[in-house]
Amino acid sequence: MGTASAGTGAENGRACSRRGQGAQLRREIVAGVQHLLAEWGSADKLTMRAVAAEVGISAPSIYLHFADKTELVWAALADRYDELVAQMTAADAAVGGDPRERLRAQAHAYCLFAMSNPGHYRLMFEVRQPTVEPARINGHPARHVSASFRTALRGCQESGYALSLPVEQAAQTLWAALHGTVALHHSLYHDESSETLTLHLADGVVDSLVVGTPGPSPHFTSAPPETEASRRIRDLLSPPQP
Amino acid sequence: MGTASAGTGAENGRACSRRGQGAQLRREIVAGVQHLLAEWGSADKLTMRAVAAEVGISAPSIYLHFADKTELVWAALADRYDELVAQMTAADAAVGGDPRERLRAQAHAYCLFAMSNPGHYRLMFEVRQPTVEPARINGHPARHVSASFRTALRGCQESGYALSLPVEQAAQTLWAALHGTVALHHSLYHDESSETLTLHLADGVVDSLVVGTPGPSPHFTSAPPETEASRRIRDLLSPPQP
DNA sequence: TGTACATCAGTGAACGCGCGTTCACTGATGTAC
DNA sequence: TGTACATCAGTGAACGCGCGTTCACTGATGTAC
Repeated sequence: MGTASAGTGAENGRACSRRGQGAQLRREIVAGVQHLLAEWGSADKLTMRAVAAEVGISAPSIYLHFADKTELVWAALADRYDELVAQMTAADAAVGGDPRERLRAQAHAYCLFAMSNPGHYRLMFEVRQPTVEPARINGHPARHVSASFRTALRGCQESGYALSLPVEQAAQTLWAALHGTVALHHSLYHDESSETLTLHLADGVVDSLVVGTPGPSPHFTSAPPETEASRRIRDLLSPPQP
Repeated sequence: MGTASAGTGAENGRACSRRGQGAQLRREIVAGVQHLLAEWGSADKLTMRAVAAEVGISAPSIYLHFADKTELVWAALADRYDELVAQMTAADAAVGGDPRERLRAQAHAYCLFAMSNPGHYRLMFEVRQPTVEPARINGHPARHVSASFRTALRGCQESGYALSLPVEQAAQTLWAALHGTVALHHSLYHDESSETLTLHLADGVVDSLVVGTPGPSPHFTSAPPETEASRRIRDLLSPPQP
């Protein structure tokens, strides 16, 4: 640390906010993260300095509102889960009528969200161990997504469609398959046509799970054993608790 | 750079190899990468210094054998694709008989490879744009994997099983779904039981694609339009050229 | 109504770390004469 | 058989960079008396 010449207050960047208005900048910082993720489609270059530059403040200012980078990212992600579920619900309602078509609409909405927001999606679902603590996995908001699929699958059953798997397994398989489909899309350079191809694959998943006539009995009928890790997975895949 | 006190030859590390034996160290370096990937299950901490420490040499020595880090990683990955296909083929042969059971064995082998070698698997299939140049995507060895699935699916057809999707689409869906299943496994802490759950999900994918009786016609029958990006995806998914 | 003072909301500089890579060097090995 | 020399296969030190985060600081705002 030098002898003098320290900070000069809000000399270059934004002017200091009014007394109780610190929360305003907090919102702007979160919006900055959203914007960078949307623009870059990746979290690779999402640094504290980049966020600060995007918002037009200095990097240390972020720490006035967030304890560390993890907390900042989590704040930016939190409402995206709700947004995804909202888009799926809206797509379902917009189609109406035939429940298989509604499930298909939900699957499309899921894929479209993932393809339109690759940066967000990867952070939301490609959970790496060091990033997400167990506490956050336990009540992971992704549960609402699988709950939406499960409900739609039940709707298909009630309308006379047959599922090629038991509904629980079908919901898990559907989600995993869509995740894989989308991951394939993310791994390659992409344009409109690869989006079409991805939706085509998603259709295939739906078509192979929901059939017009009762299918043959599935290979496994017994549930796998319940342990700590399977409970964690189930926690991610099962409906949110009341 | 200082005035003197430069290197002291092979003072601490290994002794210099004999005149024509430099290639021996090259092999040891690649083996070191393999070992670190296997031990850590991740490429996050795979640094040049870590590799050097693993092999017992200094970091600059790696550059005598590899131009840069990308080339080193690629050298370590190259033969793993063959290994994966070999394990799938072996599993298929070991089961024999019923072609759906053989396809299931291949799917299990795929998942087991991914779960046993998470570090390798992620580098092999979670292709990030900056890592893999187009030249390497074009002849991507992953094609052999999807080729193996496609052949097995054809075998099911020829034995009287019905596919719930056209064979091309079924192969792509199968791979994408297994990839998603495995990604789910990788995203969480895992133990033996989550391995069981993953294989259970893989069974579900196979069961919903290969049915005992002819299923209903799929939703889409026309192929999606062919463009640059879809060609790239197809290149990754289609059988290797003769 | 004025003034000392606490607090809030920001700042530039820098720390300490790890990374891929480059540099000038060393010492053993083999070869030409 | 001896010796000068080119080459091979390694080394420690350091460069330059970017990162998350900490530090001492500034200046405006509001408040107590």
